[in-house]
Amino acid sequence: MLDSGEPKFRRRKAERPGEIVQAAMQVFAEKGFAAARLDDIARRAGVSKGALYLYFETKEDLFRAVVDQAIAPNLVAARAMMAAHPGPFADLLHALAGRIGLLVTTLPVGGVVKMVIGEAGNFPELARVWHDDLVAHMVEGLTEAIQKAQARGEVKAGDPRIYAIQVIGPILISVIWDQVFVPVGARPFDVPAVIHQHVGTLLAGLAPEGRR
Amino acid sequence: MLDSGEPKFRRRKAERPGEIVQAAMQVFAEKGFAAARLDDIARRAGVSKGALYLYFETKEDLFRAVVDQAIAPNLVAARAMMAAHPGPFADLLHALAGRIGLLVTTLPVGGVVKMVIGEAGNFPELARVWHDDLVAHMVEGLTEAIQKAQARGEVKAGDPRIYAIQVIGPILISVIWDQVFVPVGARPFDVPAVIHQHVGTLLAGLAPEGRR
Amino acid sequence: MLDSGEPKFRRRKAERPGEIVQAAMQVFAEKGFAAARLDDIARRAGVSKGALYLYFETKEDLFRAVVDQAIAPNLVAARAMMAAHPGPFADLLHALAGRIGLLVTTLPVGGVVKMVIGEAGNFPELARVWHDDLVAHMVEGLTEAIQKAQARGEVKAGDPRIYAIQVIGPILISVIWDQVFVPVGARPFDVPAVIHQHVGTLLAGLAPEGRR
Amino acid sequence: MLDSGEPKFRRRKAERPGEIVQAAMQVFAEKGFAAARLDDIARRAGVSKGALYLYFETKEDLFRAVVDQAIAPNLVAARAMMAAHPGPFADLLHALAGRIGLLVTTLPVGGVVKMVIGEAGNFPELARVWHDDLVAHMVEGLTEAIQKAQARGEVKAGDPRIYAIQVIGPILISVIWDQVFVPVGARPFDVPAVIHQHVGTLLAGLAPEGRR
DNA sequence: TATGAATGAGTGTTCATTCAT
DNA sequence: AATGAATGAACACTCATTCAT
Repeated sequence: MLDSGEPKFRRRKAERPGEIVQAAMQVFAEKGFAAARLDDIARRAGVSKGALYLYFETKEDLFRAVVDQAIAPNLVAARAMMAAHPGPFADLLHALAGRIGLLVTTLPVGGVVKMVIGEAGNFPELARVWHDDLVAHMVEGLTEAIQKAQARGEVKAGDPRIYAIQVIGPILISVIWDQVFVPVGARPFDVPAVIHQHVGTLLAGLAPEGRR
Repeated sequence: MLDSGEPKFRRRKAERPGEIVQAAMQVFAEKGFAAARLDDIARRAGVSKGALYLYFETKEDLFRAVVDQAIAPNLVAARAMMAAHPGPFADLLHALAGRIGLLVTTLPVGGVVKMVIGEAGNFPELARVWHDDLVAHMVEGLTEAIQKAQARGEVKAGDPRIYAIQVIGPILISVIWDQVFVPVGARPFDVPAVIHQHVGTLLAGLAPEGRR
Repeated sequence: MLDSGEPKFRRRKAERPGEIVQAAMQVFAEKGFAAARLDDIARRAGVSKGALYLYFETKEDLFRAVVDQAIAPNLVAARAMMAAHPGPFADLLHALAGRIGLLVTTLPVGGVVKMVIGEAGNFPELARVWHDDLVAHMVEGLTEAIQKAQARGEVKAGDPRIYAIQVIGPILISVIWDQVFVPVGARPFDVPAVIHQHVGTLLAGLAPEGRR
Repeated sequence: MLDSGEPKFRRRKAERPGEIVQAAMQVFAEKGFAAARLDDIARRAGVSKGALYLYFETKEDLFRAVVDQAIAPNLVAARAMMAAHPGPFADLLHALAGRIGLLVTTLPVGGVVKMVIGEAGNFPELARVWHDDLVAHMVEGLTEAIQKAQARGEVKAGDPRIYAIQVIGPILISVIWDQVFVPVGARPFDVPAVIHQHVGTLLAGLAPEGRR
């Protein structure tokens, strides 16, 4: 057979792992770890099933890579958030909210969150990585910022760690909602709108008695 | 062989389905649907694998039974919540918070929530049942209550559905947190405490400008 | 609960085995041994599955009983046929044909034949019983009758055993045809008509040259 | 462990399906569909059980493939037989008999016939395929040939379809006999001899009165 | 005697993983 | 580096058989 006209873009090997992880992220986010098929991942990555094993030892290894990669870009946000923010707490919250809004609308946060929640039981180390490398940083950073704001008299008394989760909770839940219930007909939440209204409400609720 | 006194068979037709669903709930909550082994469920229920099939047609059928059963008791709470609550919104929120707190500390809500989130993609009908029979009721009931409170001037302007999710979000997230991150060493959230502080904050934040 | 009006004809235990064998014959004839379900047999016999084991040790045992019972009534015919028949061969063949025709239209011969053919490989003893107790008798009896007829000059030269199978073949095949192909739309054979025409043809074909 | 020199894998994509169908034909013919074990088939084909699923979707699918393949070569014979045969009927019958004799001694017709008869009840579609694609053609072709012979005055009056089955019956039965009863000690039939004697007898029997 | 809930070995099927090419 | 045919262990599910009632 003569050469078919098909242009053979021989992809540089360097790009392969990333493409595979991308494909795997999609499938894992859709199905969870156990229900994900390596066949699907390979097909979506445009490689053979055997090729996966050139880059990853096992399915679990690939899963780990996905989780790690999903953390990486978020780490930047976490770090940025934790950067000591001197200004008034309201400014921090607005800035933070904007950043999270951007994150959530840009990356497939929903799928990954779903995956982490669903597979935490089967992969404790995974939950650990997520917690230690990402979530704990964000919660602690926020907690500390709230503590400082309390010290400055900008936020009323109360457990700052609980305040932190009050900040994050509705946003995460609306993201999860869109993942879980919208596909079966529920009305979606406009996550940026949720963030906006939530920040407004919270700031009012967190203000000390006399300061409003 | 001496008589061990342990009969090989026990006839418990009436109790068996419940026991099996209980065991299945635990395993599904821990592992998710795909990773759950019928062997595990059977062992935990104290029956043989074959016995499962006397009561449930397939693994999926058993899964559905678990989800349905997990909804049932919550439905009462949902209905009760939606019962038109005339009094001031603050009272409703406190009552509701108490009820949810009770629920969360009594039943294995966390595991089930984890399961629903993790398997929504693979079992859309399941997500639908949860949404239609439970979640929608609660969110809508709460939304309407908030609307009425707004009409009465007790809650400031804003999207009442978003307010509703602001109410629920932190509570759910703290429950999920305890499921996902506590097993790997994270500090747990005291859910009742979260609820208490959250209600206080929210009520302050939701109050109209002049009314505080 | 009061006594329901249902008349409880407590069947005498003596009748049970027969009823079970009847039911089993139907199911085995339909499905073959391996594909037959004891559940089906029990249901069709109107007893519980456990009850089968009061009368038969195993499924195979029950199968054997079916085969034996299917042989029993046929044995009479076989014996009768073999009774030395003095008269002209044509008379024997007509008498025999009539008897076979009666048999075939009265008993579920088709199903049983199907069963024996289909399960011969899995149950050699079965094939043996059928052969030794029934088929061999009939074939040999017929063969001998033909030999005698040859000696009397009524049947031309040739292997009498082959002549025997020439007699039986078309009849059996038409019975099998009705079992196998009629259910999927084939035009049935009128077995008595087949027998009648076949006997006529054969007698003509078997006659020695000069005697026609 | 020393190197045994036997490679664990053999890549034989092209040959495999045929080898598997061959092995499956043997096992199905021996055991019937339900009693056949995929393990046996795989072992006999020299592959792993999983490999079967590279080529066939289910056990049933494999069964169908076996039946189809068993039809294929016979179809040629069927077609050939139906080719309008002008000459005297005796010639047709002799030619046909020779062809069938060849068929029967070359291919495992017996096993397949046994299988089709035994599983017809469980696989109606299968019986249909056999009937529509093979058996009906042969019976009809033969029936028509007999009709023409009757029109030419070579065959006496009578139902030609019954004559057709009279032709086929003894041959088939002797083949089945060799499958079913010979393994348990019965004296086999020499199928070609059966065919030869049968054709002779039949031609004599079918001849019109005056023509002999 | 009779039941039918319960068992557990066995079967078809799937899929992560390996390896000859 | 890449393929994909092949493997084999594991799992859902079935069903003949047992046994407490």
